[in-house]
Amino acid sequence: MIRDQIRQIVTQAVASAQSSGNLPSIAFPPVEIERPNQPDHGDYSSNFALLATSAIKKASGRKANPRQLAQSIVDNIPAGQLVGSVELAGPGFINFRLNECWLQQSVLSIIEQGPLFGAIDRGKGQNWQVEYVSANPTGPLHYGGGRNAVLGDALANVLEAAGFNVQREFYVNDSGTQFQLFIESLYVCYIQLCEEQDALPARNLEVPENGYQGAYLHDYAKLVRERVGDRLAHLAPDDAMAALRPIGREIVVSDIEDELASMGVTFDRWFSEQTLYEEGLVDKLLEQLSEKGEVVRRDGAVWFLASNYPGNEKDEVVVRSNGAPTYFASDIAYHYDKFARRNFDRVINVWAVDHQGHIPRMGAVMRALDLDPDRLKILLYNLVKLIRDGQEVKMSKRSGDILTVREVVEEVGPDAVRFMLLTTSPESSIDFDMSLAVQRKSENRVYYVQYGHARICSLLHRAAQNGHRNPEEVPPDAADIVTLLTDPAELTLIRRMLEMEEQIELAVARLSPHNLTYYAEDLTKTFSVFYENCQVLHSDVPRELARARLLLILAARTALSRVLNLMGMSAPEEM
RNA sequence: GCGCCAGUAGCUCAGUGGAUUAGAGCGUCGCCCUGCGGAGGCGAAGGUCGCAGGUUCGAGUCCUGCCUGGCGCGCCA
Repeated sequence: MIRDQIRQIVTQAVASAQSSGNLPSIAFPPVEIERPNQPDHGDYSSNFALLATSAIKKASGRKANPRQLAQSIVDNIPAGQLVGSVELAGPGFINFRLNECWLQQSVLSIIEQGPLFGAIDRGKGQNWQVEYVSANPTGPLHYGGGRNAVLGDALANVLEAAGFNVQREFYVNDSGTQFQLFIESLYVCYIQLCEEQDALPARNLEVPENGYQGAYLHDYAKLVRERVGDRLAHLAPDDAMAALRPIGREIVVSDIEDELASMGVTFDRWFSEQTLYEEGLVDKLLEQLSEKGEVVRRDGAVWFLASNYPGNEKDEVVVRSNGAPTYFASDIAYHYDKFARRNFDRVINVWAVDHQGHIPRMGAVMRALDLDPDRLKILLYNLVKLIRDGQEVKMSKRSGDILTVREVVEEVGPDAVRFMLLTTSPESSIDFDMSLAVQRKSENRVYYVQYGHARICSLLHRAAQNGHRNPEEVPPDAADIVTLLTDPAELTLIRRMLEMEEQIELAVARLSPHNLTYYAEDLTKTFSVFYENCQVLHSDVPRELARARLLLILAARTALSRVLNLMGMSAPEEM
C-alpha cells in the first residue's frame, strides 16, 4: 500500500536522523500518515514532527521546535520513484506528493489487477467467519433484515479483498419456541387447506395464541400439500407436526434463501441449531460448565453464572424449570463449535441493536469456555425506518402484515436497496425513502455510479467502432503511451482510483463498508470531470493521446466495477 | 433508575485529534448542449457541528455534566 510505503520512508528517515544525532534517541510514537483535505497539502502528509515535539517534552522537559524536527527528517528522505516531492509546511507537517511518472504507470497496474484491483494482505490467510441475517425461520424476511444482509455481505466482500478467508454463515434457529409456533401455525393452515380441498370433516382448528398469522402461511401450506397430499391430516396432531417439522423447515428456509438471492446475498453454510442438540453438544457443554461451577441449578431452572464476569449484572437461564432449554443454551454450543472446533480466528456476528444486551453475556460465555473474547466481534446496526410518500410505513407483526425484503426489492430494485442500506454508518438509524429510491432521475444518487460505469463501457465500445483496435487490450508500448496523461483531470482520476486499497482497509478496520458508497460516488464524480474536460474520440484529439485516455478509461472501469462489486451491486454496461 | 447508540446545511447523511474557509447528495436559485449517453458539468445561497465546562500547541472528533430522541435491562428471541 502507498500509505505503508510512505510510512516506511518516514520511519527510516527518523531512524537515520536519530543515528546521525539530529533527533534525540528516545522512543517516539509510531509514524502516522494521513490524507490532507486540501490538495495544496499534497497527496499524503505526516504530523510526526508535531507528535515528536510533545514526546521530547515529556521525555526530557525540553521544548523542541517542530519545524526543525521536521526539517531534519525531510533531510533524511532519499529520492525515490514513488514520491515526487517532499515539503515542510505549516507548523511542522511533512507533505508528500506522488511522482507523476509513477501515477501514469499505475494506470497499467490497475488494469492488470483487474477484478482484484485494490486487494491487500491484511488477513494473512486468517480464517474469519461472518454470521449474518440469521433471522428466525418462521416466514419471509422483515425489511429490516435487509440491512443485516447487505451489511454482512458487503463486509464479507471487503474482508476477502483484504486477504481473509471468509465463511458466510446463516444460523437457522430451527429448534426453539418460535420455530415450534411456526410449525403449529403451519399445521393449522395445512389442515384447513386439506379440509377444503380434500373434503375432510372440519375440525375448526385455530392458529395458536402467539402463532403466525401471515398470509404466506397459506402459500406454505399449499407447498406442504403438494408434497405429501393430505397424508399428515390423518395422523395424530403430535405425529403430524413432528413429520411437518423438516418439511416446514425446508420450505421456509428455501423461501428466505430465494429472497436473499434476489438481493445477491448468498451463504456458504446454513447452520442448523437443531443439530447441536441432536449430536448432544449442548448437553455436553452444560455438563462441562457445570463441573467448572459456571452453571448451577437454582429455583428449578439451570443458570449460567454470567454475573461472575465483567459487564454482566445478571445470571442467565439456560434450561427453564419446565425442562426446555433457552436459545442461550444452544448459543453456547454454537459458539463453542465456531471457535473450539472450526477454529475461526475471528467471528463477526451481525446483530440489530435490539440484541445489544446479549453482547456482554457472549463475552462471559467466551471466557467461561476458556476462549479469547476478542475473537468474537459483534457488528451492531440500528433500525431501518421506511418512508413512502413522506409517511412512515407502519406495520403490525401480529396480523402478519409485514413488509418483506422481497417486496422492497421488487419495488426499488436490488441495487438501490443495497446502496441505500449501505450509505449510513451502522450505529445510525436509516430513514429509507422508498419513493425516492425508485426514481431513476438525478434526485437519485444510486444510479449515478452505475451511469458512470455504463458511459465508460459505451465509450470503449465506440472506440472500437472508431478504428481503435482492441481498446480493451493493453498495447506493448503502453508504458510510453500513458506518459501522455498529464492533464490535471487525468491525474486526479488516477489519484482517486489509487485510494481503493485504503478504502478497503478502512472498511475492514471499522468493520463497516459504508465508506464504499461515498468512495464510489467520489470516484464517479472524478471520472465525470475528466470526461467533461478531456475529449477522447474527437477528431481533434491526437491518436496517441486518445489511446492513452482509453487506457485511463479502462482503468476507471476496473475501479468502478470493483467498488460496485464490493458493495454487491451490478456494474451495468448499459442502462 | 441503569446501560448502549444517536443529535452536523431546509431534508437525508459523511467526517480516521490537525493546517484562517466543517463536506456530499437531494431541494432552492443562477449558468453550460453546432462535443464521446445532460441519468452530466460549473457556480451561489444555506451551519452558534444539541447545550455547558474541561484536556492540548490544535476538538465536530477525547473527558465530565446536562438536554432531546431511539434501543435494551424476562425461566422471549
